[in-house]
Amino acid sequence: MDDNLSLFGKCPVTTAQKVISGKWAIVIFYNLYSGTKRFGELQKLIPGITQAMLTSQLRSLEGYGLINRVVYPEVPPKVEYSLTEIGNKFIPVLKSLENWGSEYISYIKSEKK
Amino acid sequence: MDDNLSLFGKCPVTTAQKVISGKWAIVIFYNLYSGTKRFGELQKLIPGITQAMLTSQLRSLEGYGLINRVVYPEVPPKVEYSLTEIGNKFIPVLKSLENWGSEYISYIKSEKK
DNA sequence: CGGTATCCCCGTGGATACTG
DNA sequence: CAGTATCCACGGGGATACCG
Repeated sequence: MDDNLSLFGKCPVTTAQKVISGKWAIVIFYNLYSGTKRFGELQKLIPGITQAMLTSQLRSLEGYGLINRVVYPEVPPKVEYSLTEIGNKFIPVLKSLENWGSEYISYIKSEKK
Repeated sequence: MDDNLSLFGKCPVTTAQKVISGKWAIVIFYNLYSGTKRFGELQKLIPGITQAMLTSQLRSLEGYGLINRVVYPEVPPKVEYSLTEIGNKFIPVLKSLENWGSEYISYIKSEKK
């Protein structure tokens, strides 16, 4: 959150790695890819995450400029999250990761036979 | 190292994330991409890493089946590391990470102006 | 509903010293 | 040269409880 500045001048790959290094960052991305979601929706979509963790991870991604957080001044409160433009550009990376992951899993299975 | 098994049946993206989650895994990949390297060479190429860390990260990647470790029975010892086939297939992911990282860095710079 | 505020565990990463 | 063997600090991650 305060190391946004320390990212500058660093290797692009290292920068990218930092962003996705959070345990839940990628899962959040995946769920936000299909469209805008409310806090409660995300929590239901991501089993095992606590409120505190979801909040902090969302704040972190927001700090990186990857997601939008929109608060509707209503009672009860309503907050919506969505990917920013640069956030959307991360999707190809996710696809790439997914492709390799699939290849790797089938490779491992064939190895241990 | 012993969670190779726990990877099976998991989401491909999660699997991929685990592999690159080590602090030095990606750097090692980068340096091995350009060809086979000896232990000492890697250590020189990766400033800031200790012998102990380099050893354990290499062992981890070897355990995942991503790199080859070849020991030459000589005195003094000589050990060479290289990417395996499935290891080489990871390169596109690295490229993808790099592309996005570059986009992100220039985006941030234009933002904070 | 969508958060803070605390407290704490434990695993990753690292410093250092020794060895075949 | 290429490792082990110890020991330890730190912070990410999580459980729980309370709030506007």
